[in-house]
Amino acid sequence: MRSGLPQTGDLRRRGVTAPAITDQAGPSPRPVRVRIAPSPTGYFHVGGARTALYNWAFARQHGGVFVLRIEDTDTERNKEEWVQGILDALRWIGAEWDEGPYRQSERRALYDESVDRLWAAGALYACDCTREAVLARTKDNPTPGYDGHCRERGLERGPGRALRFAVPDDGVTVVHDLVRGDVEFSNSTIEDFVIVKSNGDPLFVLAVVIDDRDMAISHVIRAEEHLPTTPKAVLLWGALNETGPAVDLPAFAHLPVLVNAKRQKISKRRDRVALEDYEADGYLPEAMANYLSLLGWSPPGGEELFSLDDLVREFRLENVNHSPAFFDNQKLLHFNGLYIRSLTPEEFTRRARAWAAAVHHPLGIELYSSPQWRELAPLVAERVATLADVPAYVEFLFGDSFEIEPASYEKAIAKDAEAGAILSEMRSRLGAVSAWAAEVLKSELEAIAEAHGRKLGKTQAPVRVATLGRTVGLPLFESLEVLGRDETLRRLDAVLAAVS
RNA sequence: GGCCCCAUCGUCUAGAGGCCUAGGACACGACCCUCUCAAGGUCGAGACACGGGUUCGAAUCCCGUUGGGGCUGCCA
Repeated sequence: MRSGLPQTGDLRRRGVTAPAITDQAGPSPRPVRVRIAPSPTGYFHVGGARTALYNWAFARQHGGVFVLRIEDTDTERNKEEWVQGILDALRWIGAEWDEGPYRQSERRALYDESVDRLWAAGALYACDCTREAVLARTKDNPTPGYDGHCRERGLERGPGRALRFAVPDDGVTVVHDLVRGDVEFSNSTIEDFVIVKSNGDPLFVLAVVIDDRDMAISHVIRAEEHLPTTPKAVLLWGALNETGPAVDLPAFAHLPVLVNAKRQKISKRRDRVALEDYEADGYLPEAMANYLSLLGWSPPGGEELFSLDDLVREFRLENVNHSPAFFDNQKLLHFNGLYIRSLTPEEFTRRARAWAAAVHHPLGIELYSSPQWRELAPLVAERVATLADVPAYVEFLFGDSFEIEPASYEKAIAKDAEAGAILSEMRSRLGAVSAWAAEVLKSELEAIAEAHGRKLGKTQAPVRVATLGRTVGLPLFESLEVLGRDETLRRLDAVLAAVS
């Protein structure tokens, strides 16, 4: 067994200096405050989890604060159950927040107040264009998007009228990105975007900017899909600074997105990527966190297995990759197996038990406190990739539910001309054996194998299938030792009766 | 279409102009170990998208092409 797998904290260093975050964040050092801002419109997925992990690690590394903010401005699509799912997922993966959860739906007054200020300063204008009308006007336009139709119409604010931000006609807005460097956007390519819906509700762009200002967010670390809307936020931020208290713009860091096998951005409805599904499928949160952290970043020492403590110590935004990463379940599975094997027998038992209880497996959780389990646990851990695999390995211990897999029976007993003889000899030898111990059982079968001129591997197959039910599984003799003499003989007899 | 981002083995990545005959991990193949299956060990196959520059020297810097992705909503 690999020693101390998840505990190893001794990643090889490569002369990494302390992160100079103040250089990028602005002229004066400011307390690190990061946030994750999920919207409760579906399951919390692995991409969100990785973003959370990086934010969390960054905050920890700098002695900062990790804020959780629920972006529920879209009242049509939000569901309360999703909020709970987000909280559970963050706790499970180990990225626990320090502040919040705040909800944008409870901060409406703040947005309204800022909108009033922007309106009074002339930064906004009212617009009553329908989407259809805009589309009709701009369909031949080389730069589609809103055409500024209402900009000079001098419409008053009111029901049925959205509020748009008047983007400067020329100039360039640059986004300083810690991962990608400076990204420039010509203002002429940015449309006059809506910040308040015609029903008066604030939109995401507005709420995000106001909240980030209000919460003194120092670093915005989020998925790359947000990069194209960032110049809008920067522009809005500037206007807010002019009409009210000046707040430093946060530093931005846009992480590469996670993609599926078709290299499309992972989506909640298209891909099965909900964090809670992985939990239910028997993945360990520490394995998941480790694997996820490796998607888009790697530690300087190159060691792939590391703990969250290591992540906190080694993580650097500057070392985050630029290109999308495919979520490879095969590798996750491998990591999960490694982590399972690194668990102490007690801890493995605790996890396996909790998992079995959580899914209401028919085996019943009392198995996990039995002496039989204690014997077999290390042998099981060596063979499983997820905790969900555990029950199948110990099913044979349950007399009630014991049954022989047809395919295994066919292969190892029905098609083996000597199977009947081997089983019968084994039955009589085991009936007479003095001590019921794995070593003894093994030597009995070895004697039979020799008599038949067969290899032990081939000779054990019929016995295995008759007593354990399948051609594959835990080591035979250890299993029989735990099964006990009575039950072993009973099963041999049952098969013998059927063969003759 | 427009804007933006990206480009090293099948996949995740190392690579900061000479340390590269391009390293590691997953997956794959072979072998060893072995009572099955695993686990573990050894070995192997496998990549710098293409074309131009810059340079004594380019996976690394610049430009272009191609390809992929994201955004383009009164969603987030």
